[in-house]
Amino acid sequence: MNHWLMKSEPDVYSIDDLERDGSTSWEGIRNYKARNNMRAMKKGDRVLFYHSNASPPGIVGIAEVVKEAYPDHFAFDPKHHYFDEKSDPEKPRWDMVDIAFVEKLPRMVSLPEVKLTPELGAMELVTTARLSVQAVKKSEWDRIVAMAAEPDAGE
DNA sequence: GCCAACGTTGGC
DNA sequence: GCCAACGTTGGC
Repeated sequence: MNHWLMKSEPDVYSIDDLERDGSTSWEGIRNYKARNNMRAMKKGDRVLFYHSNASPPGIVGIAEVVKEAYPDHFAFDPKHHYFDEKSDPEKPRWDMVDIAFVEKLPRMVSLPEVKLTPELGAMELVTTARLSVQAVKKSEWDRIVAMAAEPDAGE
């Protein structure tokens, strides 16, 4: 099983929205690296749910891949926000996956806290700007989950 | 194929 | 709201 991290702006779609909905499709990814990561996802893979553009931003929950990559049909609809004329229904350029709610973490592991943790310094969350779907190492995953089970060291 | 212009992400 | 980072587009 592989591990991932997906960013979402809580004003647009939060972990609470996912909990309410149970599962959702992850459309609108328009970055090749992020798309390729989604294409590598397997059913059952686990996903850290990250709130971006929040104060503070951070990891708030866990989701699970329930449907592997399939064409992002929103790219075909000229009236849709996610329309991309370069994505041909015969040869789709963009894919999406479906994820399901697993749990909320006992507390948020904030980005500042991640940055202060040496073992997490190599995460793309820290090293790579503007990548909304990224791979997470098992050791990083375990560390983050363990941190969420304990009080914030910074408080 | 280079690179300037432009658009978006996302931290702060 | 600002702006750095950086991916994409398009002129040449």
